[in-house]
Amino acid sequence: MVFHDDLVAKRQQLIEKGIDPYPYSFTTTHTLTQIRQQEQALIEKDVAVAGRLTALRQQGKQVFFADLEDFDNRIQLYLKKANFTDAIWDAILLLDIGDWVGIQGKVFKTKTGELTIWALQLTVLSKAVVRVPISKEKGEKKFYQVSDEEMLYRQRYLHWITDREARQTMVIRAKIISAIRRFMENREFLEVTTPTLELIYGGASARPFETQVNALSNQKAYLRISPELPLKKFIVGGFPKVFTICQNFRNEGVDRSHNPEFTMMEWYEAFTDYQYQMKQFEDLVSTVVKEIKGDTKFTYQDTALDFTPPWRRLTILDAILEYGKLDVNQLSDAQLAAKIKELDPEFDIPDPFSRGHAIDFLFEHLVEEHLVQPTFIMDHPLAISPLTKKKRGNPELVERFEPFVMRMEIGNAYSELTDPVEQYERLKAQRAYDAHSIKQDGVVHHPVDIDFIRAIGLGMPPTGGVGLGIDRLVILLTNQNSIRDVIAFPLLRAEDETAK
RNA sequence: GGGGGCGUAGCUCAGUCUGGUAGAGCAGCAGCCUUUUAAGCUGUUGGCCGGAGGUUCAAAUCCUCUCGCCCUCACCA
Repeated sequence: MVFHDDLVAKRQQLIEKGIDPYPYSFTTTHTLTQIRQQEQALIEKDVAVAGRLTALRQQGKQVFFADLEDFDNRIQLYLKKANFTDAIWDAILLLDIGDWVGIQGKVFKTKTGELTIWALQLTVLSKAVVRVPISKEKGEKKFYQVSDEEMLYRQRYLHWITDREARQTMVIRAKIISAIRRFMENREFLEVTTPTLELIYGGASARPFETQVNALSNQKAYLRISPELPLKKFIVGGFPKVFTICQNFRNEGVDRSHNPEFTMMEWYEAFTDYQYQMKQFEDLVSTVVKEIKGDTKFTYQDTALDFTPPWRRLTILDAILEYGKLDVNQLSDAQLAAKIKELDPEFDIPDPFSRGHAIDFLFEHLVEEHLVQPTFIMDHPLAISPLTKKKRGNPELVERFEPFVMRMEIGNAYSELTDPVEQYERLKAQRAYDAHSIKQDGVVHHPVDIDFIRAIGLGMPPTGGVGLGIDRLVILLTNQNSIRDVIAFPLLRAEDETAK
């Protein structure tokens, strides 16, 4: 059992002494941060505070010093037997690190100058029956801090209890999302909700999670891999500026920058193209960075990043030329295939050969690792971008950009394809290319969504559409290593309880 | 899926190379200490050493399999 016998026994003893270890409410007058901020005014004043005990230092039979921690601060308590009834003092003797208590008392300073609350009343707010592994700390140094990463991910609540910084990561995450909303609302975008459960998935190239709807004769359904197609239906329906912040689900690899479920923001704006949106993207992100960091420059893990607009703009072909020293336009299909084999002998080159996919391959292998500062990679090959308008003046490319920071793709955007006839052909072409992957894993990656084709058939105005990976932005702004650090409850393999 | 690392008490770790039957600090428990703050001092309870099998007189330690986590490569066109 996960409970600790001695703690369960203490809970029972509290109950037997007439003390409710799990009461209904407690009224506080201040947070601990407020007490520190208003220190001068509060000395010798009565306050009521609540928090979790993080240290207990008994001093003889009559006195305890304790540390109390609330959401973002910690303060010392002074507990003296003479101030309490025997029943409460008995309860105090049954307290452990990790228990929640409410304190009414006076603010004072000890002779060593430590701001302290002299407790005159103590209310047990919650008796923990699982031992809480709170670390000790001296200044910045921490001792015995939980370091088992598996435990910190599986039991995130434990991570938050034991590490104020882990709590702060969630606060910053919330502030980022809030700043994004504010920016979009200031520009008169309408926040809309799109379905998580869909009968046809689309808008990205990814394998979906499958489920079924019992009430609809076990109709097969999928979890959204992207909100793109429903958002475009909003545009068709006459909403000129829409955005959504939602979970996407992709049944693919899990690693430091991929969780099966992740948070995406997408927006669509009628009458604009990708050039307009590139500017809007750097405006949005630099505004958010400035709001969170106080500046458009900050350091991520020893790397100084500068988000000040304008960001570098580089076409995908120029990027391959610059970092890979390859001029794709001067190379034949055979030469490209040879180059791919050279970079990855295992790679299964599709037949028929696709220059578009070859360019994508070369970009990933030669360029991505160099994209540290915020950079827009633009003008991708048509073959890998079925939802995008052809580039004006070059029908083999499309009007698309992907912003990169710290080698991570943090977004994706297009001049959206609005010609319904061409859209239908392009989706069918993509599906034909998928025959290649169907052979490999038996999954049809891209069913053609006829409803979507019909929607844009009703007339879709020119539209710029943009996606932004929220989790990856949070990784950068919270200086974390992994997407697991910024997703509250990342997906892990089921624990085998019988093995424990 | 490949390669590497890790898994020992509630927590942090030692012990593994060179098998000899499990240790420390903190927490807990019993005391001492009426302003301490990683409080201190004395004593003390905790562990089927992730799981299963094997080798051996003897396995935390060596071997095989297996579960989980981390890193990395691949996959994710």
